[in-house]
Amino acid sequence: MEPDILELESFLPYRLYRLADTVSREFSKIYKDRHGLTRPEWRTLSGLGERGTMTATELGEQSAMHKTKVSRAVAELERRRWLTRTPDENDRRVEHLALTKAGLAAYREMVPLAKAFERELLGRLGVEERMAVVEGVAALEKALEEKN
Amino acid sequence: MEPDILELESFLPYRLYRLADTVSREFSKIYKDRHGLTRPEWRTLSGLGERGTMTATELGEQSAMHKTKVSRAVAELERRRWLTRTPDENDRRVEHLALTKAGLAAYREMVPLAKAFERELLGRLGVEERMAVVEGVAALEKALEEKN
DNA sequence: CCAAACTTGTTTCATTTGTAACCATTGAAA
DNA sequence: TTTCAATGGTTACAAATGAAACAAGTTTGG
Repeated sequence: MEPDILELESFLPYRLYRLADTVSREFSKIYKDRHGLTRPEWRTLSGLGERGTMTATELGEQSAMHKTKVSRAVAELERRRWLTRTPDENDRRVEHLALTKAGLAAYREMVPLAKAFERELLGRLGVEERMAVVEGVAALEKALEEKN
Repeated sequence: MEPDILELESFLPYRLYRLADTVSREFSKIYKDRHGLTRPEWRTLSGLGERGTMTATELGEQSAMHKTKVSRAVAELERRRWLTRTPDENDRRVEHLALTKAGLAAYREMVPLAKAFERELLGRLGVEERMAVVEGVAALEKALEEKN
């Protein structure tokens, strides 16, 4: 291997990105085909389904989305009547977001599909490999938190 | 853990995406600050630097980019006079792309920075962790190729 | 108190992206 | 041949994104 050449195919940032892109594209079919959701919308649905109630800021933190993405996803889900906003009593800048019945129903429908997707993906791996994936991802996450 | 709840923070597609996004964002500073390149432009530069000469289609395959991204990236690098197109003798639809002196210079400047970035990132991990990352990424790549 | 600084969330604007239509050319079939 | 499908690459259009400005509200420090 020449010292002044970069092998893109082996370069970790590229490989990670391609991996995530492929997986994400594949998975997005599920919520796109099913309900025409975008990724931010799916994450918002998922976050609220999991936690019950959150503010937009909390949502952004939990699901690693920029606040403009959150804002737009929330607006769209509200338009669909999948979530409602409740003004905070003490701080009138803040709104508490929660899923409606319809939103919850969509969430409940999605959860098994998401889990099945993940299971199927990991199911293609051997035990060792699966462990490596889990460990490797966790290690990188830790390394990135620490740095920043 | 409730059976009908999805923990986004542990969901592999989400974790992968966030990981790749963070790493890619961090790395992109290097080529963005340095030369104002976009990711497709960087990949094009990198691909041609590595292989010497490629067609647009080959570039797309090597660097996992949609052909419109390739087309636009190539156009921009050409505008900068970082690459040239040479029509194929036998097939007039095809153009062979290659870096100019200036393009090669930029590439040569970027390579050590890219390598240093990767080294630094992996350097934050222990030996075991590093192995898990490499193994895990490879395993997922294999699993995804096979499927599709 | 009150002004300045900060926070929450939205909007505007420019850029990036993806899909689909497209043009030109080639290859294959009739 | 002539026609028709396939391929390489570009372009047009709509949607998604990010940065920065913004409005409204809250906190802090004098």
